[in-house]
Amino acid sequence: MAELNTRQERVLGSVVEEFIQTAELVGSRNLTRRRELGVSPATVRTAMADLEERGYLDQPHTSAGRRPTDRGYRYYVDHLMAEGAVSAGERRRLRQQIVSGDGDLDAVLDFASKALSAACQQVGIVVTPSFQSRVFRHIDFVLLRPGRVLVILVAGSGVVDHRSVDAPEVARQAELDRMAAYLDELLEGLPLGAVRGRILEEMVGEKALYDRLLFDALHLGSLALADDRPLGEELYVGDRLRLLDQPEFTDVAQMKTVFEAFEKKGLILTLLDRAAEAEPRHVLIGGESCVPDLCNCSVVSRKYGRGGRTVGTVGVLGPTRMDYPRVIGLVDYTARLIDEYLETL
Amino acid sequence: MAELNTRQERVLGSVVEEFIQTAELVGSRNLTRRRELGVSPATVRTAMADLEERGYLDQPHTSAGRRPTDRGYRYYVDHLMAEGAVSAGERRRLRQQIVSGDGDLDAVLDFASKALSAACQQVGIVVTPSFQSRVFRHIDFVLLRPGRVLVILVAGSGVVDHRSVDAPEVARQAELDRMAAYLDELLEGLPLGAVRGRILEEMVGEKALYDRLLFDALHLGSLALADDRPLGEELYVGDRLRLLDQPEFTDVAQMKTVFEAFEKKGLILTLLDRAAEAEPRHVLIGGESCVPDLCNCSVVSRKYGRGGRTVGTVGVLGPTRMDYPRVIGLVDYTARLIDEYLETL
DNA sequence: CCCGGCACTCTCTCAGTGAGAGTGCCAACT
DNA sequence: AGTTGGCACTCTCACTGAGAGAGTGCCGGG
Repeated sequence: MAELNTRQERVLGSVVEEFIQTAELVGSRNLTRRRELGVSPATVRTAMADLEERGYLDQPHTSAGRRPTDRGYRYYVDHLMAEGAVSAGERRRLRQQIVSGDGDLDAVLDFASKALSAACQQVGIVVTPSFQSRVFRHIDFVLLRPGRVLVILVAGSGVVDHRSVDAPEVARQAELDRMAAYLDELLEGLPLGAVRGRILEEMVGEKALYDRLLFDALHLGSLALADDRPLGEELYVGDRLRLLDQPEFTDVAQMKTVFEAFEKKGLILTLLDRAAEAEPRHVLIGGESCVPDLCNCSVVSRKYGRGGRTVGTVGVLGPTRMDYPRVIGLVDYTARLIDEYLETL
Repeated sequence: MAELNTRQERVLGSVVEEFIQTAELVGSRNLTRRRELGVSPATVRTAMADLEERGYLDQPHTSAGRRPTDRGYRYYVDHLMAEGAVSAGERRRLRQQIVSGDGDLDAVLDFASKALSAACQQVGIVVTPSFQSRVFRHIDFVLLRPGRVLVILVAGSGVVDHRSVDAPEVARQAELDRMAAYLDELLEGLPLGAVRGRILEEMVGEKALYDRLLFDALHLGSLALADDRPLGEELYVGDRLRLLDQPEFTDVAQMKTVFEAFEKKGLILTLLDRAAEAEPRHVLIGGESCVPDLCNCSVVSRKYGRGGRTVGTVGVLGPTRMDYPRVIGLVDYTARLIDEYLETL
């Protein structure tokens, strides 16, 4: 793909920005009227025709205005867009909403997702921390009834998850307490992803072979972590309803497919994970996600972490026609706020 | 309000049922064609005119068909409706979806809300247990960092909640463990609603005055329960998107107000609580809820419980034009399933 | 290479029309 | 007295055609 010349870039940029703002097809006359392009509509037309031929713009029907294609947005984001500065007032508001309260990580992430929804004014938003990458802190067993044990798992920064498992051989709470104490010591500080391996390793060790209690403890621990369902809340979705303010969602069917995509949390997770793999900050535009239901949506995401290690991803999902500079600025700033918060822990 | 005569009742019942099924205004000609009323359209017309005058039917504009008012639905539900039997297959399906898995109460309630959503084919659904009425089971303190403690609370049937509190005076995990053990013993089996009172009572007792650790434990316990935010998940909302299949929600604005109501969980809670106050099973029709945003919705709810004590409420929320006999049957059966499950604990 | 002008196309809106459904009323019938 | 068929009227809905508005492509002149 050859570069675009200066005029084409200016026209493309103008079309994208105009369309982002008005959500209406952009015509040559209107474009020259509203923006200082220094050329006549006719000239703009030829540029537009070129851009259309090369796949940066399209036209829903002959003699309608133009609108950007995914490729057009991509070019805009990669080459034309001015970094969107987040205003001081906005920063203050975000900071206040996100890190002001007494800070469970849970709460901070939840606030972050909601604050981003509000700040982006109209976009659904998602934040993911990866539980597996957290560090083991504490395990607790509670006997619900004979044979049934509730497992409570506390990870790094105070994130809690629980589930219950069958354990026919266990009958007394006191045993469970000792088991938990043993596991606490064994697993102290391990990343949760590695806990299961450690347990299996220990099970074949000699101590466990001779001590019935230890063996049961390990067995219970491995049961508790056996499930392939990811532990804990992995996804904080902000105010989905903001999406409804967007003109692209006046159509109920359209809206329904997107909301259904939200319902399948796994989908959103993979999307963000995939995005995060590549670079710290990633913009996924329209069909680039290869998810048909979300082909009219874009995702802006950025990793956050602590001491160089990535902990999770914060992002915004909205219609392809979103204000990229602004959203990118807000996502970046939010990620930084979470980074800061993590440092204080 | 005077009674309705037999003919009026038959006409009202037919109009309600026809409208529930088709979602279209019901005219006299169509009604006689589709149902065996044994009278001519003209006769039906006079009956309809009477019913309209007395507030059971209305007409969006002259020379349109009729549709039931809230009052019409109410009369139908109270006097005309045949109890809707739930088919054996449906029972089987519900039972399987709700109580088959390995049963945390959490999971059961979650499944129940989802299964009801699916069975009612189109209606959002809600289930509430009241955490405060549960029984204390176990408390656990985890030191997150000096001065900050994570409190984990386990109630009756394995429901877990957690929050973190400031506790400047505490510096070692071992202390916390002893505190938890003390509280476990003190609070064993108490209803959560009464726990706080018990703690305050104990604080003024003589033992606590002399034992610093006990005093701190009580203080921490009361902090953990001080918040007026209700502990734990109180509301399980099933598949909201089912509502979108209903013709009344093709309008985006309409839909948005209802979804916003869902967002304010407190609203739905009060609605169900209020309903549950009156009778075990309650039907709230349209404007009867006095919530403007939900004036086009009805709620069918039924209490569930254990050993005579009410534990929570299960219900279905949908458009006023819902199939009451069917929904009532399904809600009743689901409540019974939960009752049964509770007995097995 | 740029620009103004021109003919053409496509959508959107609006008014007008006719079909369809429903009503209310009235006079006749049982 | 209650029921019925007939009749005139009303209201919505779907369709149509005209006209405005916006936009395009192309062409010839600067």
